[in-house]
Amino acid sequence: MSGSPGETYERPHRPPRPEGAPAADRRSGIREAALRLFATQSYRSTTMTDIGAVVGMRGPSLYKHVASKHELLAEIMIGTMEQLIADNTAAVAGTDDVREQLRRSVEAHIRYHARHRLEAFVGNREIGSLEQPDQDRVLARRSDYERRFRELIERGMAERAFGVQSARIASYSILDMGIGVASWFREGGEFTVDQLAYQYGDIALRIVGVRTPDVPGGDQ
Amino acid sequence: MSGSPGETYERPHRPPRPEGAPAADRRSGIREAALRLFATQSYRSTTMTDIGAVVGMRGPSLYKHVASKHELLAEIMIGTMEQLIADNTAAVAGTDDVREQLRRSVEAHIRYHARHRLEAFVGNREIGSLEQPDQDRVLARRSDYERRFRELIERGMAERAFGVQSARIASYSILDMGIGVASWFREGGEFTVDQLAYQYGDIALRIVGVRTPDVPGGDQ
DNA sequence: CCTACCGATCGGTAGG
DNA sequence: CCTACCGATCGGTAGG
Repeated sequence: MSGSPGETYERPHRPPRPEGAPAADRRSGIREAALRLFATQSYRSTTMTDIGAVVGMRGPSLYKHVASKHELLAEIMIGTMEQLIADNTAAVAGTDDVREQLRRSVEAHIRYHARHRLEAFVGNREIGSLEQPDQDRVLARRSDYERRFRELIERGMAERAFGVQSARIASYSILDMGIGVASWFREGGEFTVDQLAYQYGDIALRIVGVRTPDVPGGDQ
Repeated sequence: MSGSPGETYERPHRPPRPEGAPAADRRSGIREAALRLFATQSYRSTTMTDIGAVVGMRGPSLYKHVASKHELLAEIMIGTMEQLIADNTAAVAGTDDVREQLRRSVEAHIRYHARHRLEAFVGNREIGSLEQPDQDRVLARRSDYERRFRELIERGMAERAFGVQSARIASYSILDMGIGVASWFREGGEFTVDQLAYQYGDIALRIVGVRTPDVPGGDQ
C-alpha cells in the first residue's frame, strides 16, 4: 500500500557493461532496465538516456535494439497480461472442484503480483500511457482475466458452494487485493511468496463464504 | 479494475468562464480542473496550458492563483489523506464494538473511494510525483491510516471477535480492495454508493472471520 | 489576465 | 554504438 518500488541507480559515463555481453541479451537487458525505471520513475519521467545509462550506452544507441520507448512499455504490459492469463489457465486445469479452482486461481494471482511486482505495478499504473492499439489490447486481456474470476464465482454460486451478494464485487475485491500486493510486498520480509499466496487463498474463500480455519475464538 | 477514469474535454480559445465568476471560486475551480486532468492524463502529462484551458485562461495566468503545478498536486494528495483520516475518526467514534467499528471504518473507506474517485485515484498513482517534503507528509498519513485498520483488527483478535492468520495482511487486503473501487466504480451503475459500502463491510467482516448472511446454500 | 520568451528537456533521426 | 542535432514541449518569469 505504499508508494512506488524504490531502488537507487548509478549513471556513470560509460559503465556497467560486462564488456563481452552477448548481443542477444542486449534487448532483454534493455527491457529489464526500462521496467525498473518505469516502475520507480513512471514511464513518462523515464528518458531513453536513463535507460541507456543502466545498460551502458547512450540514448540514441538504444534504437539499434528497440523501435521506440513506447514499444518497451507495450511489450511489458501485454506480456504481463498474457502471463497472468496463462497462469490462470494452468491453475484451474488440475481440478474440477470450484473451491479448489478459486484457491488455485487466487494463489497464482498473488504469486504473480509478489514475484513480478514491477511488471504488475507498471501494468496497473501505466494503462493511460499506452497508445492505441496497444491500450485496447491490454484492456481486452484485462477483461478476459477479470471475467474468469467472475464466472468462477458465478459457477460456485450455482453449485451452492459459494454465497455472495454480488459475484462482480466479490471478484473485484479479490483481484484488487492481489493487485495491492505488488505495491507493498518485499521479498525477505515477514512472509514468503508461498505463505502469502496461501493466506490470500484463504481470504478469497472467506469472501465467497467458504468456511476456513482461524475463526474467532479457536478453529472450531 | 480498469484504466484511468475517462472523460473528454474541450479546449476552446477563450471559453468556459461564466463571465462574472467570483474571484474566490477561481482557486477551487483551478484545483478541480487540475484534479480531473491529473486523473485522466497523469500529473506529468498535464500542462499548465491544459489546466488553464479548462477554467478559461492562459497557462501563465494561473500563477496569479497558484504558486506552482506541484502545489496543486500536493494539496490534492494531502487533502485526500486528511479526509480519509477524519472520516475514519468519525466512523469509529459512535461505538465500542470492534465488529461495528470495523464495519463503519470499511464503509467510510469505500464511500470515500466511490465518491471521490479522482482524488483517490490520483492519490494512489502519483505518490512518486510528489517532491519532498510533501511526499513524506503523504506517506506519514498513509501509515497512520493503515495502522488504524491493523490495530483495530489486532484488537478484534485479542477480544476473540476476529480470527485471522495475519492482521497485517488482513488490513492490507481490506484497504486494497477499497482502493480498487476508485478504479472501476461509476455512479449510476449497478450499485449505489451505499449498497457498495454495505457489501464491502460484509466482505471485510468475512475476511476477519465474522459470520455474515449469504453463506453457501441459503442463509443458514 | 495576456503576450513574449527563457532555459531546459526529450524522443527520435542523420550520418557516420 | 557515438556525436550532432532537429523539432517540439513545458514550467515558469518579465513586464505589462
